[in-house]
Amino acid sequence: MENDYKSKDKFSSIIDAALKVFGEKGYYNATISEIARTAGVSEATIYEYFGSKEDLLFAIPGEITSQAVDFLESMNAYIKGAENKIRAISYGYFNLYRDNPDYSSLVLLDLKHNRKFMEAEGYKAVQRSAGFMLNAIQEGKESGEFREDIDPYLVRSMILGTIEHFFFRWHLKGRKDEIGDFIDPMLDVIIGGIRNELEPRSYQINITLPPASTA
Amino acid sequence: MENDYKSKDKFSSIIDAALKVFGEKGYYNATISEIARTAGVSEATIYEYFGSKEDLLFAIPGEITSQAVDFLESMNAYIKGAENKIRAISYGYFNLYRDNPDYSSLVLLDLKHNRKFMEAEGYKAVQRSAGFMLNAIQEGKESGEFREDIDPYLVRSMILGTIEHFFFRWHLKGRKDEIGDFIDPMLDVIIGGIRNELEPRSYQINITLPPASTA
Amino acid sequence: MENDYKSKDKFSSIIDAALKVFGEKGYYNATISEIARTAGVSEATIYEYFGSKEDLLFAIPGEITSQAVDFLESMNAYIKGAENKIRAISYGYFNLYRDNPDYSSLVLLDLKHNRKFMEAEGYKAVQRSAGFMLNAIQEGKESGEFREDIDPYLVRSMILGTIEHFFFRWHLKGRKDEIGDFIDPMLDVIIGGIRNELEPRSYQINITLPPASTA
Amino acid sequence: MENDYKSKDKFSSIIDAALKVFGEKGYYNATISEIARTAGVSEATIYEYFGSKEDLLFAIPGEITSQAVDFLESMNAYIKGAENKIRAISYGYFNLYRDNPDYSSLVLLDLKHNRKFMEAEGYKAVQRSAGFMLNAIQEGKESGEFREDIDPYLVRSMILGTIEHFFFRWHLKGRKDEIGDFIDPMLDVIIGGIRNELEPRSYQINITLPPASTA
DNA sequence: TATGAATGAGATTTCATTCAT
DNA sequence: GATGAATGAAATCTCATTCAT
Repeated sequence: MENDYKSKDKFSSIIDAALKVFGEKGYYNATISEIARTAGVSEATIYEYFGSKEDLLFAIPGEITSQAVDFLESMNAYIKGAENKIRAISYGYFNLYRDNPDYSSLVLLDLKHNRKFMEAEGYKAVQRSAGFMLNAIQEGKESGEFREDIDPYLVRSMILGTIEHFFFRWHLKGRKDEIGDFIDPMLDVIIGGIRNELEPRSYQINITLPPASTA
Repeated sequence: MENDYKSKDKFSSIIDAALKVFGEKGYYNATISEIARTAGVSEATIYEYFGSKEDLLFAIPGEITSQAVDFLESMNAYIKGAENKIRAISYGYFNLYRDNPDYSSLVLLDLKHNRKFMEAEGYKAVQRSAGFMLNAIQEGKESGEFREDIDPYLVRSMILGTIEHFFFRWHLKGRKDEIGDFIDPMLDVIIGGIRNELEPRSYQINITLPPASTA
Repeated sequence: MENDYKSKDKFSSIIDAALKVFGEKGYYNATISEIARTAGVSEATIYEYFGSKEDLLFAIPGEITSQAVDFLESMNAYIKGAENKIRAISYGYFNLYRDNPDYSSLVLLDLKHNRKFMEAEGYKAVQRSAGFMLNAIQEGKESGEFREDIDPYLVRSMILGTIEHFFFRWHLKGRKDEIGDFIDPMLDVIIGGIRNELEPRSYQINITLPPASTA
Repeated sequence: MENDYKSKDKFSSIIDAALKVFGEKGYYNATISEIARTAGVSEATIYEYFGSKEDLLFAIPGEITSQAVDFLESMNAYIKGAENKIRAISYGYFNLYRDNPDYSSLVLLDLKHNRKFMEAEGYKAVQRSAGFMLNAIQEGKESGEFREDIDPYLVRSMILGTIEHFFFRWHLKGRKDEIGDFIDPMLDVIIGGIRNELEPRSYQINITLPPASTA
């Protein structure tokens, strides 16, 4: 039990240190040596736990992403309506990226560019979360909330692309300012652009007729 | 003059080679040695023209981007209407990225992640093009095409983020398939979401009133 | 007693595993880790029994060689004639090397090149067996089977050198084919080259003289 | 021309240094660092000339062996008689090994154990020289100098095995004493063992009959 | 201007070995 | 006695960069 704890601890220390160092310097400018120093272990110990520098990189998102995705999944059941689900998932990404800046830096600046990552285990969690988003959009089409002619993949790409773009800039500018909440206005635009207007529209028109003129 | 020409030639060879090699392998996995081989010059010659590997990287987008942006600018004057301008600029990006895959790989996968690039000369062209987009959106607000309450920065980020997202995936998947034209549907959604519906709509409704009853 | 037995067992497992791994990969390419895995013990346990990797290497031939040499010694008493003894000892080497390929690989490719091995315990058995060979040759000189002028050290070196050379090649070629029996033809040549031809020949000639003529 | 000289010089320095260091410490205990120091170049320079430590190892015998084999070949034409050729080639090996102890250490203790070396370029020279020996033995069979029933491969293995055995021991014992000339006595034994005795023998028998006794 | 040649400075990775439990 | 866990110490190899010619 103690051993288990200790192991967990060291494993986690390394992951945490790697997240920090990779997040700050980027994969290529980070060194195992610095990660080891940050984790308080020897370089050799890192290789006891991870086969290579790349393995270590790929091992990071597994836990964090999985946790976040699990949460999203559990939440998903309680939310009614495609639009609400999309908002929830979007905020899931937003909060995850904002509250774990090293993580988002890592994912956006290093992992996403790595072809091999797409074959790695940790990528599955990313895919799962992307799947939720797709399902929500699809659900909206089926329920009639969204127009029939929209492409769910396009919409998802727009949402994710926008989120990534904002965090991208945030990281490049040194994460100095708090990142503003762009999620709601973004979704207002996108959902406004895909909402099925036929029915609702009739309800929203108020016409005040001018008094009939009498001759 | 001959020297100038010759120099220009060598300079261009290096830039071209660097674009190709960086684009294919990424900045960190590219070597000066391979660039030199590709350019048909010696490694030392590269250092005659560029101070460092990073300088070489930053020097690449300058020409290509500038050219593209110049074209956009010249075109801009002939296009009427914010929406049309946005479409034109978006297609400018799209075509540039699609027709120059090494360039887009470089920009999206390497340059965009480099803080120092934001201080480099080549970044200015990128900024100029982004400025056009912003102006067009702003113009749409002023003309009443777009709603008053929308944030032009948000809209621009959505457009650019979506474009980048698509090309991102294209590169990661090995540029195998042709990249589909997502620009029109994307703008349909976004512009649909920001269009000022008040005025136009009133023109499209035809109401036939029942004859007024007289009492 | 149980402990002793258990210990003996573990000791042997390690020796066996080391013989296998060293024999297959060579000393330098073998790792303690693989030996431990093969032996079914932990790496640390190996260090309970042997002080270092080199100690382990040197410990291996002791038992095998000793056994083989004991057998040779016991047999030696029953064989009459230098030539027969030489043949018997040569076949002893041949069978030992052929039937224990990992052992012969180890001895020929690793141990024989190690200066320190000459100071190690296991080397003594090797020396003992080489001593038998020398004695047999010497015996042949003394008995008049072999010429007076031959150098027993030379002859021994020729026999051992040839045997080693053949097994060497066998190992380098991957032990694919069965190793042919070169011992008899080799000894035919060598013994043919050192046999004392003077006396024996006179015994073997039968001359039938013509009847003596009387004057 | 100067460049050529300089290059040749550096290339040779490295080969020489590698020969020395590998010869003294063995391949695995030698370090690139020490070879670089010995050669008076940087470690990186070694990698400019040779792709890897193993490449460097394999590059060594090429020159030395080739030279020696060329000499043997040119000499071969002038020597008459199989026996003389065998003696000449054997002395070729002997002198080469004795006069270049680092080289013979390298060949006998490192290269000969390396399976990959058998596929390397430098191995060809070794094979060529072994071919000469085989041819000479074959020639002796055809000319009737040697018996019909002997196996040339066996004889070659005996000669080479003996030579290697002697040098082996010499190296293991620290090359302290001069290595004695064992070639002539060795060949006396071997050639004595394979020489075609039929004709000559009849000439050598002298029988002195005792005076006939009269009864 | 152009470059062949050289290298400084590190980075990743491996493994024999140790030691607390 | 047995071992899981940790690491010190190196070793090979890479590459951007420099400089004499």
